Amino acid sequence: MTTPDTAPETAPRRGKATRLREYLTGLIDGGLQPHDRMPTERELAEQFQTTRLTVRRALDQLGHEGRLYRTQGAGTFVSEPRIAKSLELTSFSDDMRARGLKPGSLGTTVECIAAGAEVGAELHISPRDMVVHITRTRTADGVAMCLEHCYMPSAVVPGLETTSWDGSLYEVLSRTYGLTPEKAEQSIRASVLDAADAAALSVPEFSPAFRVQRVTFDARGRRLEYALSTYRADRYSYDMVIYRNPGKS
Amino acid sequence: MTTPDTAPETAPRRGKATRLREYLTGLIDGGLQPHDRMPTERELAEQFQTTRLTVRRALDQLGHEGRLYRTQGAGTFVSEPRIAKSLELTSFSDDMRARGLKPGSLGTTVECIAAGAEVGAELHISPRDMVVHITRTRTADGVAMCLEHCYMPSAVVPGLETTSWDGSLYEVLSRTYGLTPEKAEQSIRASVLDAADAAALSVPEFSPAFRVQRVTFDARGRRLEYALSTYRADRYSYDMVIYRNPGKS
DNA sequence: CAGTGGTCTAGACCACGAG
DNA sequence: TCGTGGTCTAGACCACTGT
Repeated sequence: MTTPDTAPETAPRRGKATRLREYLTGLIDGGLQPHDRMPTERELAEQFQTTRLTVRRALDQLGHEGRLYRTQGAGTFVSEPRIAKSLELTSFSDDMRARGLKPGSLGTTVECIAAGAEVGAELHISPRDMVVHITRTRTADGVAMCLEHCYMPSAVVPGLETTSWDGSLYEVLSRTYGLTPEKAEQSIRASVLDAADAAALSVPEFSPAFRVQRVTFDARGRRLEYALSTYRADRYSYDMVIYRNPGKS
Repeated sequence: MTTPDTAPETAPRRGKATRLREYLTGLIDGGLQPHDRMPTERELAEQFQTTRLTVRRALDQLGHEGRLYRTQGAGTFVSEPRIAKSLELTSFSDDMRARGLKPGSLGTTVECIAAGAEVGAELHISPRDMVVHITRTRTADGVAMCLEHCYMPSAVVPGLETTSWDGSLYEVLSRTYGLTPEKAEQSIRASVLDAADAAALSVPEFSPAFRVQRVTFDARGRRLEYALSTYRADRYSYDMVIYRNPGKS
């Protein structure tokens, strides 16, 4: 009699806060205009048979994503959709789909090599340990957008080099290996393209570009991936919402 | 007997969560090593005569800043300090000081002009409304790092164009006008420098650069500032910690 | 002034990790 | 099994906004 209820819980989702957030995103996406008032916290708590604390957790998350803002004494309001969301960890595929573009890959190569000094240091493994090295040209609606080098410890993804997959690498990680990227440390630099990279991206030599270096971790802090990506800057920008740190020190 | 204690509360700060966070940052900065275990939530709650919920709010913030991480069933641990913190809203001055550099400005100009189409649209005012336009070359240890154009509605900062100030514009906003930037929407693009900008930054023409466009808001959602900044890319990178969005849609 | 969000209390049960 | 963090309940009072 731990979870009797009336029905077999069509989908025994995580928590009430999650369901509440999904309901609220539905409200925002469906019909509500920017600066419209959302229901009050107390109303939502009553409607969903829960407490204000739980409602606040859902609203906090949406606030962090920039979907709504709150003003003490006045209420909770829908944000302008000018900048969709704050910077978050997504796959290239999801990122492109979110922008309404069809993601793809060209010229994928997969090899198993020794990590070497740089990759080994970033992945916290020995330079002699083996890694799977994947290179791809990522495309959006068939247009080359990004050149990607990705390194993953062979010990973490055994046999990946002999697996065939289409689309998102993250989906393979999740389905085949039960690995879920949760966090990444990322460094973005501005640069210009050399002749080879420019040709691969079909833009003139010396065009501006983003160089993105990223180490991806799972929930337990294991290093899953070290990735170096080069984005053509004429088609890419980083849009984000940032907040003042309350610990102003 | 509401706050008896022993001393007159040197500074009657905001909330317990804030004091707790300050205590915890002290713990982390003072002696604790990466991956060391922090006290448990229940211990902290008892030590500080508060509840787990309050402790969790403090820990949540530090988690978001990448200072610590938590593993269910195991405990709370100090993060590796590899990347100091997530992207946050700071002034150029604070940013440079955090990197151990001495911030400064060169060739500051201040004028009062009509907003015009672009600036008016970004600040949500009429193109005919007046704005204060400030241009500066920002320096770190005397080296030019960034060219900055900043526009603020005259109605928000009356008389700013006749005020003399040194150092941080944000400090003037806070002290003279009681305005505190709380949030910003920021777009970062990669570009190359034209001859004039390159000369101002003492780098070769066509050097890579970041173009940063930013609208700053206060806690009540008022638009305070529209800023366009150009950073030399050889001296600047954006380092951040990003997380997977729990609402994976 | 009434109503809003901001903070906090004092418990409870669950899910997960490690011994 | 035990202790950890993750989630939730059912209240309370405060700070601020708008009327």
